[in-house]
Amino acid sequence: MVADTLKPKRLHNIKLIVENLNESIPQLSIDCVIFGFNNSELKVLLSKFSEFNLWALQAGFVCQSEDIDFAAQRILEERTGLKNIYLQQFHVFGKADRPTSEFLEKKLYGTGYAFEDFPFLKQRFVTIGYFSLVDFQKVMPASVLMFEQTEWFDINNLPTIAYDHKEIILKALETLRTSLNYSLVGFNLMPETFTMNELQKLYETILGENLSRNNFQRKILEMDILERLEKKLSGGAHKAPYLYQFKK
Amino acid sequence: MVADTLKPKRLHNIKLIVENLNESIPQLSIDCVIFGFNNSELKVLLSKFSEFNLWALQAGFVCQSEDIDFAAQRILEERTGLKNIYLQQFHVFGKADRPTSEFLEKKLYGTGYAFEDFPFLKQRFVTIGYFSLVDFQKVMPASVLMFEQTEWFDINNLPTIAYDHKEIILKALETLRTSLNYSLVGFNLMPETFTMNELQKLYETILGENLSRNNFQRKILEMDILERLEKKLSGGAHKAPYLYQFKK
DNA sequence: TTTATATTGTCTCAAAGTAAGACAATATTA
DNA sequence: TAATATTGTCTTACTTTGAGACAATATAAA
Repeated sequence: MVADTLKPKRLHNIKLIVENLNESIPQLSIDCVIFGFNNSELKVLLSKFSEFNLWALQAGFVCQSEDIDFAAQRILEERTGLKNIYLQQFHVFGKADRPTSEFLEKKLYGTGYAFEDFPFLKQRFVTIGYFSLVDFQKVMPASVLMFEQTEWFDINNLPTIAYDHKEIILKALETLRTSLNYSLVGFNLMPETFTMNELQKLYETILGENLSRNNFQRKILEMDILERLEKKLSGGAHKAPYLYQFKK
Repeated sequence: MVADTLKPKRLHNIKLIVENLNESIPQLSIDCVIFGFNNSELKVLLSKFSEFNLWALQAGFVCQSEDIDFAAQRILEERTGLKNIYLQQFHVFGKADRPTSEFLEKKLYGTGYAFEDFPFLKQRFVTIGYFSLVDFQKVMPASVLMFEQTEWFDINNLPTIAYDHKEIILKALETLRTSLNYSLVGFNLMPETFTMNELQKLYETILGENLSRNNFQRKILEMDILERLEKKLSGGAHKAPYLYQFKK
């Protein structure tokens, strides 16, 4: 099997990775945990390696002349198509025995490149974890680079996860929980308009506990971050709830 | 001027740095903000470069086969002589225009090494910020590596700071403030025994505000983290206060 | 058309927690 | 022996939180 028997796209993708690595800071990567909220479920955006049934976070490298925060923004834009997404650094993962990029070895077979040409791929990477809050409805998962599939997964029902990415997801969730900022989380994860009940479900999902309806409403309204809209949403066999939006 | 006209210690130190860098992850460093508390002041442990009137954080690199957390512990032990210190990763600083290690260029002059031999020193480093809480009384600042002086400085009265280390110190302080854990901070920063007033002053210094005496006492005692000792401290022209220690 | 049902908006009241003042106790100094 | 500064603790008012109650109402069922 030689290079030109491969799907052109696959070869192109691998070239991109390798070139990208060559101009990047060695042994340093960025992993993004992208959160979305839909159907009362907190979701994470994962991608599947073509030949393996393993799902991984959206990842990338830091170019030599690039701020790390900018690198994270760039990676997110590549994966979601969205600009100016809320993004927050939350932890660095740097155990000496972190899994290496050996899966790339298989990917390189028959491309004209050899794994040995890129000894840095065998080395341990230190990775900076970022998490991001996006409006689920605005993200159209796209196939990028060497991934064949990109999908949203319920945080409580994850597939088999590659590397140590499960640990990274759990740490991101823990950070989201313990440093919960009502305004920030709601503003970024909810659609433009929503009912009080939908908002409550978001916080219940993140916190992992039930909140009482009346007290939640009182507390969130006292914060003075919401605007009540005149139009109401009907559809259920009950009094129609008001729609709200975050103040701008 | 040739190598053997230099102070042997200085040459030895530079060799250590260079060897250390050669077996480390390139372009990645660790900076430790070491906090202590004494005389009602929150202090930071800084070191001065021999030829410059610039003070810097305790810094080091990550060896290829070393966990990043372990590297931070090792650096702390080298600087304070203390083991098992409380240590917490708080932020990664990775702007593309971070100041480089050009000061080392001057240090290398006449040692037999040339700056050009170590091109990675000219590159931008991404640094992982850790902060640490230590018992001021147990730390004996020592001269290590290329530093001539290591000293404690009041956080409100810092000297001229090297690189972007001022920004790193401020971010560490902000993290300490916003994620204040009463038990952790007190246990690590206070001496073995202390009065309620001394403890209150610690939290007032960190929070940057005055707290009311009676309510602070009630709140901290309700946490059930302190043990009141029978022996009292006298010395002032007033009722002698109880001594306390943290429960183990 | 009428009745039932589920959910919403809002009120109330008790319980828990917090802020601020008051005052007696006491180790030293004058 | 009296004055002073600070401590230990109590009290009272105020704020926040927890939990239940009930009328209002959009649809579904009868």
